[in-house]
Amino acid sequence: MTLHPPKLAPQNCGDCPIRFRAVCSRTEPDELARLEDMKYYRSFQAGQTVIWSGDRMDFVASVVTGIATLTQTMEDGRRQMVGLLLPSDFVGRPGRSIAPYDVTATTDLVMCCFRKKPFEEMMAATPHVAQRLLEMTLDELDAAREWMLLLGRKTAREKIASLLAIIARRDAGLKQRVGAVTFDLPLTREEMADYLGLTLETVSRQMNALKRDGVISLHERRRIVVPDFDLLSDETGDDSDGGMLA
Amino acid sequence: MTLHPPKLAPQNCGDCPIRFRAVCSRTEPDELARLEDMKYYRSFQAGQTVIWSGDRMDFVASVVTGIATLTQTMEDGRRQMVGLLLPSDFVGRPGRSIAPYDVTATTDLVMCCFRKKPFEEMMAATPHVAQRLLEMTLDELDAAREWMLLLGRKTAREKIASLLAIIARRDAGLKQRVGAVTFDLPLTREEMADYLGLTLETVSRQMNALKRDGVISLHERRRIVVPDFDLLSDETGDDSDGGMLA
DNA sequence: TGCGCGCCTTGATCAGGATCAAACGAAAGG
DNA sequence: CCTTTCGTTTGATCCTGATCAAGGCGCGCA
Repeated sequence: MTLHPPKLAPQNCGDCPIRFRAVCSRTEPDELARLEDMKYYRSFQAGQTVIWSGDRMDFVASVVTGIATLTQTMEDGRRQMVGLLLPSDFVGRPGRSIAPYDVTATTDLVMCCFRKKPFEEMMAATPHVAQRLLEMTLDELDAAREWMLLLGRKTAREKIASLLAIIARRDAGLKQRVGAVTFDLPLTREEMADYLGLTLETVSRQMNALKRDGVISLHERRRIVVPDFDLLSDETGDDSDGGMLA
Repeated sequence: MTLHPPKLAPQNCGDCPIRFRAVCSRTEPDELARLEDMKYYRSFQAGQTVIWSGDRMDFVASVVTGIATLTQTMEDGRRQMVGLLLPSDFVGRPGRSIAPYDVTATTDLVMCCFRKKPFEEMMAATPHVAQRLLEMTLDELDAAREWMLLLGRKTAREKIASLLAIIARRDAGLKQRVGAVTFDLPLTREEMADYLGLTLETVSRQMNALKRDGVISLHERRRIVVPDFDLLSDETGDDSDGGMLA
């Protein structure tokens, strides 16, 4: 693997891409200034490990760009991904110093870091960071519970369809064009398998089955076309109405 | 089923059994007084549904005594339990009015409730409730992720052993007597199955397999004896050191 | 005493996904 | 250009846990 010099991404918070979704999004100007003062960036290449489970972790961070994963590994090597970190997602837990999961960059990754101690002091002193963090943590808890249903009760085909639907919905994002959607899959078959509690062979077979059945098409490697999003949704096993949460 | 009149459990916070673990545990005397003023108790019998998924939910609550479950159900009836609520655990989410899961009492249950609106105002005004809630939510997120590993990667036998170990550890509680532990199983085979992503038949078979192998013994219905806790731990598939989190 | 009903156990069979094994295509590197 | 490597596909077979089907046990109740 060729080693580029890690590209730093220094910038001021004013034009940060995650300014309005991350843990800092509720801050007043003076609070933001204080965070801006203590922040520093770290970059990782695709494939690099950010933190090993069990390691001391003296910082917390937000994902600025790129994708990272949280995985747990059993002694005999069985692996389960327990979280997918997208831009604006938060890593680390105030009040804990040992990382409970491996954090790995699956694409090139830039993180906005804060040393834990000053960050905790800031949380204690001003409410807006803690409020936003609570909100984000509750969202993550909902996502984790949705994933428990997937892992415990869905078939392999439903699992794949659910994952594709989630990525498609996020990636297609605001261009809410119903009907056709195109996106790039940021995960290898093995990573998908680790996320879905399957083997990579089963992932491959079910992907091709969905392709055969016209639910998706994949000509270029990794680029996925969903001709009809509703068709994909029907395969997820979820409520048709998408389970609106107010 | 004979219908007792629901037994209320009014009491003052001073001698509440969950005073030092629940969402109120960090409050100053004046904050506690305010909570005390707005709290009310609700009781449910074993088997009763507390809230249906999709229902409007205009309160939040702490479990005072008893056990409740959070479950998700798919249209075709497949069910997955996504949380087990023990005394001091919190139900409901500030800022959301629709329940995303079914909440069911598995034993007789007493909950300490707050109407959502005043509770939210209190959270905005004083930091201690929100701080504690964040801490509890982060713990729940960790538990949910540990459960994802169980659901995605563990064998049926490991799943059963893990569940028994968790209940034993909590139920044996502070009497940290290493070696033999005895406790009552608060769940039916079907509820265990819903929690573990198995069928009730598989749960039954694996329980009896563990019994045959001397890991547990169960003479009286529901009462479980673990002669050697380490033996049970070995069956969970987890790290032997119990994965200490600082 | 007998009946009905939850809850649990046990047996027979099935099937979805895991496992083992081989090979392919594309990109990287010498 | 050839080789290696990584991600992926595909095939053959196996096995764990699901499914289908009875039957047992304890208990409340008429």
